[in-house]
Amino acid sequence: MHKPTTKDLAKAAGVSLATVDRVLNARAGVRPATAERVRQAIKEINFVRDFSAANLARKKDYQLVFLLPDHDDEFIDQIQKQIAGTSRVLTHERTKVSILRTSANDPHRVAKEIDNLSASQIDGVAIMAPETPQVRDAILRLHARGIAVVAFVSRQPNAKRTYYVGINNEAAGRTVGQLMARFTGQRHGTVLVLTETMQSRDSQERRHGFDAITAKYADRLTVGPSMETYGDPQRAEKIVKMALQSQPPMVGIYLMSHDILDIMHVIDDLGMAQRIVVIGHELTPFTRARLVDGSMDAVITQDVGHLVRSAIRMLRSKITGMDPLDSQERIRVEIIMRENMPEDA
Amino acid sequence: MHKPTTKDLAKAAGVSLATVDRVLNARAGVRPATAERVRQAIKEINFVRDFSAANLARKKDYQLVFLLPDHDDEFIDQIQKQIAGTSRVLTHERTKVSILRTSANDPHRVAKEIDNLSASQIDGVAIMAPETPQVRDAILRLHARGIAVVAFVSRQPNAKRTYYVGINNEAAGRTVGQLMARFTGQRHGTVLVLTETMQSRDSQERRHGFDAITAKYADRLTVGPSMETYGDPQRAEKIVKMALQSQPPMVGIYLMSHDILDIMHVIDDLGMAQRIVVIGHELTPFTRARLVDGSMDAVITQDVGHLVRSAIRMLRSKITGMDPLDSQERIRVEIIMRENMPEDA
DNA sequence: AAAAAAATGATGTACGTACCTCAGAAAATC
DNA sequence: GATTTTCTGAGGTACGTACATCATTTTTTT
Repeated sequence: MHKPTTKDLAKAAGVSLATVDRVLNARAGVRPATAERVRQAIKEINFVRDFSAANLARKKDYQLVFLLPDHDDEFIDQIQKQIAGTSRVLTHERTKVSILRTSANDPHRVAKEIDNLSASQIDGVAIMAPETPQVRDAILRLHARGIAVVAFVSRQPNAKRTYYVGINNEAAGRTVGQLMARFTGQRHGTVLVLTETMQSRDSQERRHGFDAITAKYADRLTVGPSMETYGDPQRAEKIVKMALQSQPPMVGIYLMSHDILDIMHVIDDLGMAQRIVVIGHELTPFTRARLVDGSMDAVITQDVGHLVRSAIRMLRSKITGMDPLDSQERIRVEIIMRENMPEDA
Repeated sequence: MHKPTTKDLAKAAGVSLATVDRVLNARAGVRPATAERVRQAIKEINFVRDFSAANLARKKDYQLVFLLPDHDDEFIDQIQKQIAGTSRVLTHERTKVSILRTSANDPHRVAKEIDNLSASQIDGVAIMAPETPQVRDAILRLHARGIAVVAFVSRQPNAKRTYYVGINNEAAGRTVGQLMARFTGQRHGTVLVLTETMQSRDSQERRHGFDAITAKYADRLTVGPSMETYGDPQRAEKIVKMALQSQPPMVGIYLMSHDILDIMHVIDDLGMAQRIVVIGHELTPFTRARLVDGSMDAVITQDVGHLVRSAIRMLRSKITGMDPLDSQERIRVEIIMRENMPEDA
């Protein structure tokens, strides 16, 4: 009636504990037929390895690494804080997490950094980096070395078998599109889409989703092309100022990447008076303040804490070979307005 | 450099392992001064008990119970499914969860059921029941017996020291209010608020939040009193039909409790043609279908999986005395539209 | 059939903690 | 100061698994 142990398993399979151990830990020296018998017995008695006991015996700590861009913004900041906050709990689970920053825009450096990782005693890596051939190959090398990898926040669709922890960006774009259409009421006008760069796949996916919805409202909403700031505040300012004078008048702005929020001050002067609907991404201290004062109307976000924990869980389950509770790992596209803003920092 | 163990702790405190054990497990027979020295050492060397090892040694399973109303609806159904789904993972964590259904509307029966629990070998209970004096007292009796308790989905603000796992219902109401105002564009008209009963604190809180926002739009939105269905479909139908003929015309409906969704068919006939904005609570197969076909515009929900896991984590941490990672336990007020609907069932 | 090789069993130690018993030390009581 | 009581220490076993060693059995090769 109790939970079956290795002993029960040995008895059920008609072998010794040593053999059970050999099969469970994929050690050499066991005939295929015998191994099969054990595997059969595992199913029959519904044996599940006690991982806490296993880890205890192994006296091993899992070494995980988050590879983050060295570009500093509030979102990355939140991720770092969450990782730090989570590590307290992880002590109980024999997991150590460290953070590595690297230049986001230099694929070769990122790839090199990843290669360095495989040299050290690392068990798993969460990589947040734009998708490039260099990065993709480096990830595949990690796989080859048996190091667990997940793509973090940025998808890596071309690196096969690399699980993605993050939101569905197309759905996020669709959601913004729908909110934009709804929040502008029945008004007619143009919508400005602003992003740091359209190079990234994330931006493209968001834009794609956004267009799919706004197209249905083409009779009253004119959506312009994605304007790129390239991280240049002056350029950004110029774009916004020009757009504010468009005809028909501007009714909405979609800030598609989280790292361009600093242009908000340009909008402030005119925007609030004109009731321009402003929607952006990621809930940060900055966007929180904007939601509260009404200069932004909604924020589409992903729960950073959940993001971090999910990445860690996925890595751990890849390492231990245990399959995760996938319903817990789905990252939701969250809509945050002033009214449903979570309380904490 | 490694994680300190009880042995290290003993050395640091200048006592034996046995004494350390006595202090850690609150066993009798240790002088206050000595105990204090140990506690001091715990802080100094930053000792944290290895709970997996501890649980292993204890060879104990935590017995948890969810007390749910026996009223059958999709929301309760989802909760049950999540509990079942979670239990697989819990096996690894020495936790067993069972479900107990009880009449929701009979406070005495609920209280009696709770009292029965304290008799059996139960370590923690998550209670979903309307707040009544009987239930409150029964909860306090659980506390007295050292059984961990959390209020689940329904708050129990008068049962002291009872942690609440669920959303902030006032914030939920505010969110609906804001969405209602936004989604109705600049249109003028009445808004119908429909609920099963206003008896429950949840309904009152939601209504309160809803009014706080819609009051700002009083120039164009006329919000009627909360209409109660008392679970009677015919009564519900009559209410809705009457409301649909109101002057000024109806522009929105707020379905305030999740258990009244069956009246949607009444709205269907007229609602969609009149572009009535319909907002309700809880994402279920039913509301999913409504969001997809457009007969509902938004759903305010709480992640049921998260709800269940959070309740379990809170109970476990109360039992073991370990404090939880509270940022993980905050239940968000989620806005779901067709565009950001999570994929799974 | 004998020898070599491969597979399996038996047994022990370890991980970090819980829990038990018994002996000895320290404190409180008389 | 002697006695009782209360603390403390020393040591062991257990939990479920990992990992190592060595003896023994079974299979394969010659």
